[in-house]
Amino acid sequence: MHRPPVPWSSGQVTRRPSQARDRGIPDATVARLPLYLRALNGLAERGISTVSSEDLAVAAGVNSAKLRKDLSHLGSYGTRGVGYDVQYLIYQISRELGLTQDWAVAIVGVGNLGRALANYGGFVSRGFRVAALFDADPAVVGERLVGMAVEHTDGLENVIENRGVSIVVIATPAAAAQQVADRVIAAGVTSILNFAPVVLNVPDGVDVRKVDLSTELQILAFHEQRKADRETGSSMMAEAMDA
Amino acid sequence: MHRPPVPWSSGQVTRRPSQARDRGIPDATVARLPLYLRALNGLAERGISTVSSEDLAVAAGVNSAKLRKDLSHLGSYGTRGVGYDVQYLIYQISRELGLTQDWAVAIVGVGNLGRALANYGGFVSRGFRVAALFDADPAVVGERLVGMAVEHTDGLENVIENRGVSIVVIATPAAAAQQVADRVIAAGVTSILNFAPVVLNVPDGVDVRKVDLSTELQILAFHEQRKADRETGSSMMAEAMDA
DNA sequence: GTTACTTTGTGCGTAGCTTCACAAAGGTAC
DNA sequence: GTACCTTTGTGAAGCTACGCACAAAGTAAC
Repeated sequence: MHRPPVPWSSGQVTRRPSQARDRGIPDATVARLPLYLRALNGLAERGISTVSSEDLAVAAGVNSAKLRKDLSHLGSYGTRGVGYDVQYLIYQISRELGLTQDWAVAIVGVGNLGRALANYGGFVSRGFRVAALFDADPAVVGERLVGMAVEHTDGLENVIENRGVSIVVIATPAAAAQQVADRVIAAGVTSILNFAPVVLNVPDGVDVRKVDLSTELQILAFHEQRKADRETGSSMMAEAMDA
Repeated sequence: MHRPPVPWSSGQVTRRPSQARDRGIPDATVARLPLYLRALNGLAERGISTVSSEDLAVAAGVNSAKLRKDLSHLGSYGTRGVGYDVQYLIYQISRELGLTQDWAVAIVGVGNLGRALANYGGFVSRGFRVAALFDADPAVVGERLVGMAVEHTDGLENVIENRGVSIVVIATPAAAAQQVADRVIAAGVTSILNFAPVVLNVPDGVDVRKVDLSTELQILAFHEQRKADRETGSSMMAEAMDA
């Protein structure tokens, strides 16, 4: 079953509705830019220097008209009759996404998930740098991970300020997530990636994106059930027609 | 900054566009049902037996009109002047999502992320059961995790069939993901939750949802950059007006 | 039974996203 | 320079989703 990417499904951003979009680039487009960037990097690795919207769209798994409209929001970077220069487009999308500068990321909660995140290579690859690891458990504090000692959450505010952390990843148990969010926001952080299964309450001006495993599974279960229902339904109809 | 949940951001589902929706329930609604379910469970734990759309909407972080419209797609389960019965609504949403039956889930790839997923309690809580763990690395095969031995991916097809696995979680490196997807689909699986940073190519009838850490970070970086730009812009304007 | 109050369910206007289809623009060959 | 080919960028139409605002429907009090 193929469906167009659905922007608000699992990774969600909340925003004051009045403030419609960012620099005129629709949210739906922004959400797809990372996808294009990854596809372009794949092409670049294979030594391809130019790509048509059609080919890039296939690589990214989207409709080519949508791709062209998305890219047109960044500017007119294609050449008619030819396509897009891969390297140039990589640069333009990176710049638009803010990946030409380094973002210091802190991970709060070094359980199984926090460890996985810290070790995730592609995550630190370009544009992002793990600048701090925090945990509330004294047994974990001091442990070294990706060349960095886990620090106690007591020092959260200080470290965030001193190391210029601008994005915080919350990988704590659900019960601790809101408190962590409150503290990092008070320390000046305005971008949070939340893995804890809770709805975070944050003031205007703070972006929260949520990644939620059980939500994803439940959505899959819904569709799976529907497929099963449909089959049962069809066979019942077949039987009815037999009778 | 608050914005309405954006369906296609990170957790994405692809579907054949022609087949518009499932049983008349819009995708956007389906994506929010797990959210409502979690909020309702929280209320139930606190002993609350009845809730108004307004209160539930606050708990779930959505607009109350949207909540009512979402619930109206399931049926007329509220009582005017009173609200919704918490337990009854939990049951109805669970049923709609297919959580009244148990789904056997297999996790492929027992690296850091796979371990985190296997250990994630809420994940297995209701409706889902980890039925198998696979890895291609002989050093990992045989290791016990959540009371279950990691098996070699050689046995993928057999195990999936024998244990009735219907949902597969792919937590392998990017390079292996497509191959794993091909094999489990050939074995009859039609629901995949993909954590590998690649666009999976799947036939019609197969649902893929994607969770992508770097995509989420990049979207946050975009907004973070915009906030920074805006501040610079304002101060520049202030200076210009001073001059 | 009647009145007043509360809360659901939904019609409707609006906004945003997607897709089609094509004109405009650049490249190539001669 | 001209004719032809390819591919972009976008106007316009259709579709989906959101949120207001209100009628319908239930409760509660007397």
